[in-house]
Amino acid sequence: MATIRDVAREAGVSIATVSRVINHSPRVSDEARRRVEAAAKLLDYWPNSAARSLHTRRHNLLGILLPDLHGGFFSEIIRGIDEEARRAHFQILISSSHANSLAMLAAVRAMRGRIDCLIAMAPERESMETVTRTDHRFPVVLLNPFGNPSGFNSVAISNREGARALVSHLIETGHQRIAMLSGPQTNGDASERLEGYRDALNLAGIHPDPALVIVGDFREDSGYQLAERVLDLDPRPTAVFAANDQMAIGLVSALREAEIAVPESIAVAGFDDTMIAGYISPPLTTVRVDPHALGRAAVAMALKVISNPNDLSTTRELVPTTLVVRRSCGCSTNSAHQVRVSRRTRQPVSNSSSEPVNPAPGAGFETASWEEK
Amino acid sequence: MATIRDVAREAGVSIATVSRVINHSPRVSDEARRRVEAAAKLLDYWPNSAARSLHTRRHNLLGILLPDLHGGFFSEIIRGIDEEARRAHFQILISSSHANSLAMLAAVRAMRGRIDCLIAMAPERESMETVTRTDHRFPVVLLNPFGNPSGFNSVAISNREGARALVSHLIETGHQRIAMLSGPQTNGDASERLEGYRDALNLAGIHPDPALVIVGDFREDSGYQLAERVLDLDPRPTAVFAANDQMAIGLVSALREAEIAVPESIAVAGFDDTMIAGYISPPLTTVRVDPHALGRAAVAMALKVISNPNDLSTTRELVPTTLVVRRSCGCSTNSAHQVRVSRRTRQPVSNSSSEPVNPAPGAGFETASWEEK
DNA sequence: TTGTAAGCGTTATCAG
DNA sequence: CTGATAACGCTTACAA
Repeated sequence: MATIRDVAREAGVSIATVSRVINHSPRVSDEARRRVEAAAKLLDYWPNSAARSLHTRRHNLLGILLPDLHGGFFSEIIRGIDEEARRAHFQILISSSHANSLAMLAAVRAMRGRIDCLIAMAPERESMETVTRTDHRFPVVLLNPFGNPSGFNSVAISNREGARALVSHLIETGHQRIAMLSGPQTNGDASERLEGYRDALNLAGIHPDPALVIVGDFREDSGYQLAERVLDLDPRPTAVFAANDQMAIGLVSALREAEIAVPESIAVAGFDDTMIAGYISPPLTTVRVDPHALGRAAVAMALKVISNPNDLSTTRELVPTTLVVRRSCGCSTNSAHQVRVSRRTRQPVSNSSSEPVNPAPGAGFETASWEEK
Repeated sequence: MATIRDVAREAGVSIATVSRVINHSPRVSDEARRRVEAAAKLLDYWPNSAARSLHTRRHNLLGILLPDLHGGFFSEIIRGIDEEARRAHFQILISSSHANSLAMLAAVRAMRGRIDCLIAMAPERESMETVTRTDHRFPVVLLNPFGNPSGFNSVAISNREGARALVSHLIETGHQRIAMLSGPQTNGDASERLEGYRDALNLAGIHPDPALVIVGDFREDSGYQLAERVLDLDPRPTAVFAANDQMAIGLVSALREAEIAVPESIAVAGFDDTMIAGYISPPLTTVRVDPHALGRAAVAMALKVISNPNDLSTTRELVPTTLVVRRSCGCSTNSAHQVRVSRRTRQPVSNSSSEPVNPAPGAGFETASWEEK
């Protein structure tokens, strides 16, 4: 456990000189540099990051706050984050699956003094409000946040555009009566996908029938259970758009058990293009989201924010989605695997100073403010 | 950005008292405690973790070193790690996908002064040697290491036992001539699974025929390509054990294209029980490894090491595997979904002080010792 | 029970 | 180009 003092003594120089060598300062004689390097090797000296960060206030560390770590989606986000971070010699500090916003806040607190920027995924309204409170401790980039929060940098999936493209495809291939298996409306992705569904219908001059929207909970079992309600619709829809692949898969298996042919009797489509989507039978038409790109984009934005600390403008970036046509929608153009790609957009949003981030007076006082345990 | 001094001033006490309140010292008057708490809330004070760890040398942070973040396996390991870590109020610092051992070493260096223990996955021989060098900077727990390194705490998959159980099952259901699609022999999992395969044959009195072992690279395409070599074997094997599910899946699709019925003409089994294994057709018989449990076990061990800093003995723990029988092996007992579970074992191994960890003299000198960029 | 002061291991500002 | 030395924000003897 050699420290900088040990190295200085060994090299016969002052600690300042050792520090300069370590930090590649040009103001060091070759002779001194040589001796410091030799001493550092001899003692196998590793600088102490905590001491260094304490003084420089730089950490080369990105804090990542996720609701959960489950499933391929999250693992791909993390991989994207890690990949992009490493290119800039940053490491990542992950904290996930917090039972409530107090636990979440405690996790963020523990990051104080260690991270340069926080990347927070807050798909629900409640978690958004929690993240809001962390403001001003370090910069924040939101990952796929609930709603369209102004005053924050964010990176999100183009849910609405993806859903619109998918449903438009269904309409173009002849479907008029299209049901939607929606996700929970407290979830941002779910509500945006529902909007996209409505957009497509409106664009085609079809009046969205509220009876055709059935609310599920994003899980496979939910899709399975709700098949009954889909079949009870009168007249029966010719296609169902599930807000994610898991529900679509549950729906397909329920339909198979009921001996209703997919796609001949009812076409089915999902969203996400999970690993399994291409393996089930029939292979699922869906919208590919690229969680890896999402992670990378978030880090790219975080790095930009870090390097421009006095630029207070905020940006919202949308990561494009891709329509993936497979057999479950029953269209004839199966050769065209990827039909449409939504454009990558980048739009400036309002400056954070123009609007109070947390309007509730004294909101920061509701929980102990420095408490850790 | 209030510091402890601001809180002290606001509360009209010394910084020592503030520190005592924060750290729940009992030696504080109720009155002082009250005022400090009020001041902390008012100023929204968050302690600086770097400053704190610099002094206490505790960080509540686990360093995680992984070769890759790809796939469900790694994501489940991380989830297990995160879950168990959070129970103890630890966060995790992840670094993965290092192109070479220099990059790996740099990543570990950056953790100096920030983590309490390193959990390192080093499935290849080269990465093991790198990890070896980090010793004495902080305690290390190896995750599924190559070989059976003495002098290190480790948690591993019971590959050999799992493979043995699977192949024994194949033998019990009538197969005598069983080929193996092995993984790369530089990989610890691959070689252990091969050992298990040999064990089962020997136990049944079948002499292992080297010609029946075909070496692949763990990827799906490899299984697909090597189908040809399997079919060229004379006499043709009645069953093939692939060292992981991906190769098994590739093999199955090649066999389907060659119109060879699975399991009727050739039975196939894999290893890992990945997500897809149950979804392909026929559903794949395989060995379930529980990466989530692996992650949790590693953290549990790390926490134990941290809390007993002067206990230098080391432990090797094996996380059990489960035989999962599905249709692809063609046995009749499909009702018995999970047939056999290997026992969880825990064995003491030699003490680290008895054997030099890094025998190469001056090995630490081959790379710059404190260099970061 | 409280305060003073000495570090923890760095970086960075000065003089020299 | 180099060396003292004062921070950085906190914890913890030691004294009071």
